[in-house]
Amino acid sequence: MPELPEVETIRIGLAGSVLGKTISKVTIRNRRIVVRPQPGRWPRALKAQTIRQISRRGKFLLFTTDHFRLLVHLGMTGQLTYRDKSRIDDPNFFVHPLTGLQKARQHAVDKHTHLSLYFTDGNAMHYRDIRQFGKWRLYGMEEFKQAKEYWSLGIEPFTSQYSWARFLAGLEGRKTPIKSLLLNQRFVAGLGNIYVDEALFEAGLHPLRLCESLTEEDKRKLFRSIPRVLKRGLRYGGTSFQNYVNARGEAGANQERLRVYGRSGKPCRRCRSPVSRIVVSQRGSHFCARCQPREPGIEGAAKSETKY
DNA sequence: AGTAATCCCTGGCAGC
DNA sequence: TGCTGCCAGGGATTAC
Repeated sequence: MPELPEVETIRIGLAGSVLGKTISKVTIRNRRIVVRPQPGRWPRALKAQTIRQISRRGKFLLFTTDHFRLLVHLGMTGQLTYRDKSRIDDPNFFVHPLTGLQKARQHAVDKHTHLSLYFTDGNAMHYRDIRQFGKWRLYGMEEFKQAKEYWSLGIEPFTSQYSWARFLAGLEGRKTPIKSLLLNQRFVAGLGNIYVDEALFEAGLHPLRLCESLTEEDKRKLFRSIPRVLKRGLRYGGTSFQNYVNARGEAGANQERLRVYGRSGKPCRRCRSPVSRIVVSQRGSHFCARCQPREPGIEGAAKSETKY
């Protein structure tokens, strides 16, 4: 579940290691990951290409080489790490002290390492993705103008695109629950399940509140809470709930600071009443029924077994 | 066009 | 201990 803060943390890490490096070889081990063009065309296209720029838009990473644009989406469990030949590999997988789940760190190619870029200096960048929901796309400079998955993204937080006027315009006429809209990348780019739940908590909004029911003040609170929770995630190096690691294979620390996500049954950090969990848009949704009432002004009592 | 459901995939985990 | 079935979820696709 790499979302904006995690992808940005990876981007910063990679910018410090692969920028300016020249590709000597591309190895695709799992064709499922590659959307376009056909896997067979990648090695010849990228050979001798130098990575000139690494940017991010929403949850996409965009590598610009001399003649190509490489668009990478990490999906649910994608890990993009730099492998420094002078750094000693971790012989054992790191086990997170909180969750007990396995993390990556620097290690050799394994059965989940689906794609690798090798550089002329002997170092490499590996793509590891357990659930294989990630997607890699390679475009020529002109072709990239047709990359609709990129150009259809909504407003980008932390840029001038993220304005009150455009935020309001995105909410206009929507009848869906606010959580569903926030998960839609065509509205605000880069939010995923974790930061949506956190932003809704900060704004005091129940995830099932319909967009059309939001007051001006509700919208204003939400508009402010989104960059706040994203910034906090970025400051703490991202949220490592399951598989996220940065470009060096290290876990983030934001999971310790989450207000509601993954805390169902635990006391709300604001009012101490237990955090609730329901399903909205097929996503586990965590909220405080007291701090985030379903009906404005009424203390909510959402049914935990209700499916939406 | 907007909205909702389905599917992809693996590993952790509860239950037996 | 080993098996089974459920769950996690981003987004493309499909259905309505």
